[in-house]
Amino acid sequence: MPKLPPSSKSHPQHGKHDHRACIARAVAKAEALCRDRGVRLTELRRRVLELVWRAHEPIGAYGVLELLRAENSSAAPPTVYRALDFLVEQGLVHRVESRNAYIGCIRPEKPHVCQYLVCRTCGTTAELNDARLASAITRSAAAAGFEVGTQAIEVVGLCDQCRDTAAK
Amino acid sequence: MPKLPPSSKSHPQHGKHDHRACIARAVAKAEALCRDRGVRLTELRRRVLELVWRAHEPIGAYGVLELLRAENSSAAPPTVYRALDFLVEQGLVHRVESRNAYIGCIRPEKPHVCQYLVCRTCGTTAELNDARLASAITRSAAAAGFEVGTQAIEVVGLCDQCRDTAAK
DNA sequence: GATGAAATGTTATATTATAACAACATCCCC
DNA sequence: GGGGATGTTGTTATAATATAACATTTCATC
Repeated sequence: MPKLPPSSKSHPQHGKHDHRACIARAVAKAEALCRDRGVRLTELRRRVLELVWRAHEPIGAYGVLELLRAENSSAAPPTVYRALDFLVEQGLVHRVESRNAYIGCIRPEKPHVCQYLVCRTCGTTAELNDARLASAITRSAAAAGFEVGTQAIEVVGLCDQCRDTAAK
Repeated sequence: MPKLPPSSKSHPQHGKHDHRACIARAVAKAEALCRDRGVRLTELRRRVLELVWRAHEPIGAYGVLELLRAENSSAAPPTVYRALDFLVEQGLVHRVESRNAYIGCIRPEKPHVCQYLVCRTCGTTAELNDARLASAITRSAAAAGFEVGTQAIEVVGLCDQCRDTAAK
């Protein structure tokens, strides 16, 4: 498993955008969703969600822990893992298995399959929204007797930039 | 991440089949491929490949290590990881990221995308071969500037049997 | 047989994740 | 508001997964 290099560029696929607004929107959505569902978006959970969004590319549990500690709290690993587990359960965050990391979900309102392309060299993560891909997955899964909930698939490959570099 | 329970049923998707022949075939293919490619399928690597196939469902590196040690050798983790890395590089084995485990590839001859459905409850892994899914992935990836090599995607869900159990 | 490259052995340690239990908070019922 | 059930967080310890670093051996080739 390749190491995630220290994140130099953030959120490469989306170019410039108002990142603060982006985080705020995600948190607002989360608050509304949790209220509707009768689950508690506690202070800690909200903070962890913000930190994941702030990274804006896959961030590991221990990365979140570091950020938390920088802020103030004397959090320990279970604290972070529990918060992340909650966020994943609620579909607010996806776990990127191939990087042992987490990323905010841009569309947490209902169960769906998120699609990520992860560069095996630089860790850049692009989110796809290919309806045909989604339906192919659902169809295939159903045919095999599987039920897919809010889940993420990851395709590891080589991004544009790393391919160019490698080609030199 | 759910724990992989001790494997009670093996290879649930294929029912009965001649497992020994199945392993032998995989090893024979691997030998031919490695010869063609001018890479060395050493005794250790061949043995690890066999062990992965013998498990016939995702097996962790430390699981392989245990089997190796049971056989004879005083192998250490790096030994196993290196062998697995080699096998993954050659496309003979896929890493199932969501389980930190490895499974033999049934079609190592050329680069492709393997598709796995992994049950989040019991760890059962079904291999798909949906051409439409494969082409949707390739197309989507290309549109995003990604190049996909021999890679595996995983869709985590709930298998038939576990859904029935949960429904009770 | 000497040599360089590749593979493996060996020891130590890094990274990721969870178990187990204590303490505290919140909610609901009365 | 007390009191108990439930859920959340704190805390300590440890399990599970993975790799770094360097020594040694093996192998193909000359």
